[in-house]
Amino acid sequence: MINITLKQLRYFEALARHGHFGKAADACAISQPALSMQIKEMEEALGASLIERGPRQVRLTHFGEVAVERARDILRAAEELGDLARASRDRLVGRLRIGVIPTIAPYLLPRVIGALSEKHPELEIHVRETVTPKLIQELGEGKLDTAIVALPVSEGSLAETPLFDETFMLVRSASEANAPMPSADRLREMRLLLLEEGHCFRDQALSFCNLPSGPPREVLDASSLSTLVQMVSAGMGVTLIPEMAVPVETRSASVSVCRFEDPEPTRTVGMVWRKSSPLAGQLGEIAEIVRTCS
Amino acid sequence: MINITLKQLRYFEALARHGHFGKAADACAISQPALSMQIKEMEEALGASLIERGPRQVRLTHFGEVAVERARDILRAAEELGDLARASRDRLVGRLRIGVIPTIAPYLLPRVIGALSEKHPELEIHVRETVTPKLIQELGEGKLDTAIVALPVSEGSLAETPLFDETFMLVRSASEANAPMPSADRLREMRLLLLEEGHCFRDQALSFCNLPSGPPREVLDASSLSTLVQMVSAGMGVTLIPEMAVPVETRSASVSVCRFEDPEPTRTVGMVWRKSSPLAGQLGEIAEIVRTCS
DNA sequence: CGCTTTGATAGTTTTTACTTATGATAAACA
DNA sequence: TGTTTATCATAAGTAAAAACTATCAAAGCG
Repeated sequence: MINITLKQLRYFEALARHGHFGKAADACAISQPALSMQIKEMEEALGASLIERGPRQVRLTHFGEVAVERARDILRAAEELGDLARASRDRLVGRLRIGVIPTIAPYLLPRVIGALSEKHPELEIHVRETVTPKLIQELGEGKLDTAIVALPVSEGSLAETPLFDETFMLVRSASEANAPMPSADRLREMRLLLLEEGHCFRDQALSFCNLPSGPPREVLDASSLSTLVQMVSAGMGVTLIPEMAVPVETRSASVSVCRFEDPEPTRTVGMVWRKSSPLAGQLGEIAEIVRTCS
Repeated sequence: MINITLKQLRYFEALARHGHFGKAADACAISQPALSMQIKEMEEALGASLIERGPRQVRLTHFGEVAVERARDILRAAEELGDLARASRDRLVGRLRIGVIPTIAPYLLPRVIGALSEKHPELEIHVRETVTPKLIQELGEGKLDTAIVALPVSEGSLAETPLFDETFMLVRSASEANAPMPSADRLREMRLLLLEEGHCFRDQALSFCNLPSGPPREVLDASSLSTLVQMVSAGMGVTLIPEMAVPVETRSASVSVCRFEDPEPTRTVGMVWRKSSPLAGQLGEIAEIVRTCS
């Protein structure tokens, strides 16, 4: 293994450029003997002479000429590494892998991605949409940088910050539009359509109705809010959806949407990331961007 | 200017490869704390974190992943510089710029170049053919690595080694083939054809005849031995040529060649180079090759 | 809970790199 | 031809960097 140093390459490059030990040493802000010695050590390390020490002149050997080009390449590459580092700390650069739960993704992401890529044009955004436990796991494995989920997550290794609260709305068939608002308790007796097992939103809805979560009940479980609304529209029952989903999901369905009375059911949506993540600082900024567009 | 070291790059690369401080340190044959510290210093120098120090695991940051590739590039380039150095010292590599005087070049070079490129196939040979003073000047300016000229040169800064002695032969018209050999003194009264001013061989011939060198005499001056012989063949006079030139130059000319009586006129041909040349060692070897094929 | 693994920290020693002072040599000059 | 000047090498001492050993702290695991 060759044992030269970048410092030696720098000195050598300066020497090649100035053709003069003293001037090169000045340029490197060191004394002339220091430069002489480093050059000599470099020659020893390489086992070949770089310069021809003629009286009154410093001339590169043939190998020296080849070497100085190589040296410049290497120094340039090192500088570029520095540039890269600077770029990576000044702004978010490269890849941001963000996970989002399915009951938020379709409604929030379009705006978030727009805002993010406007602010950080060089940021390459990868989105993963799946249920909270999977997101948390992938976060832990380093496959994701951050995730947007319902809080709390309560993982010691993860940091979390709230983004916004969202209310759950009741969706029932259009014919019931003017019926009185059922209480949480009355909901239990209605045919409540829910998302399939695994979605946190299912548990949150059940919890609001004081129903135990767990094995599927006698109702049909859907895999998306969109499906749920279509099922309601077909008169199969009622359901809850987050407020944010209302504009998108009820646009083309003959359903009525109404707000619960106080206390309204809500959940807090937030962002989580590994406390140890080096992006920690910048993720706070990203959370802020998400907040402003939600 | 970025202030990292190749050592740090090596350590970092090992860390990235092993994903483990202890193992990486072993691989680098240093202690674990030493590696930890160098990595930390590298991160400080770059102003960006390279690894995410999670408990129980070492994971590269996004920047770290980019950086390790860069690091590998840089390390590879440094190794290549070492390879290059090794190649350049084990054998003659690259360019050998050799100067030869015109009265030797055509007769010696074919064999020398053949032998040289057989022994050092990667050697790129450049030949410069001109008169001694020009060769010496270009040698001093570093435009040539070595030159083959008539000794002595007596330049303090140049090393010289004899290659061989060569005898001068008399060339006269074929009709004089059986005439008695003229003495050096008699030559003065004959029509002696010579090379033009500047060729050392001209001076050597004049010196043999005890004639002053200097301004052209009433004779025609030729620019090559070949021309001289053709002039002799045309009956314009006599001339001297080096023994080595005889086979080539008299093959297709109706002239007679004869050897002088003792003391025969001779000159010593040798090789010269800058004492300070880093090729000095190898030039001795080259001189040896030239000797064996002359 | 203790035990083990793993990386960070502290204190010390060794090595490396730099500085100033001086020497040597050849070119430049008178 | 001696003297000066320019230029790089060498030497000796000092400052800085990098290494080691020992120890600590935190996290995973039985």
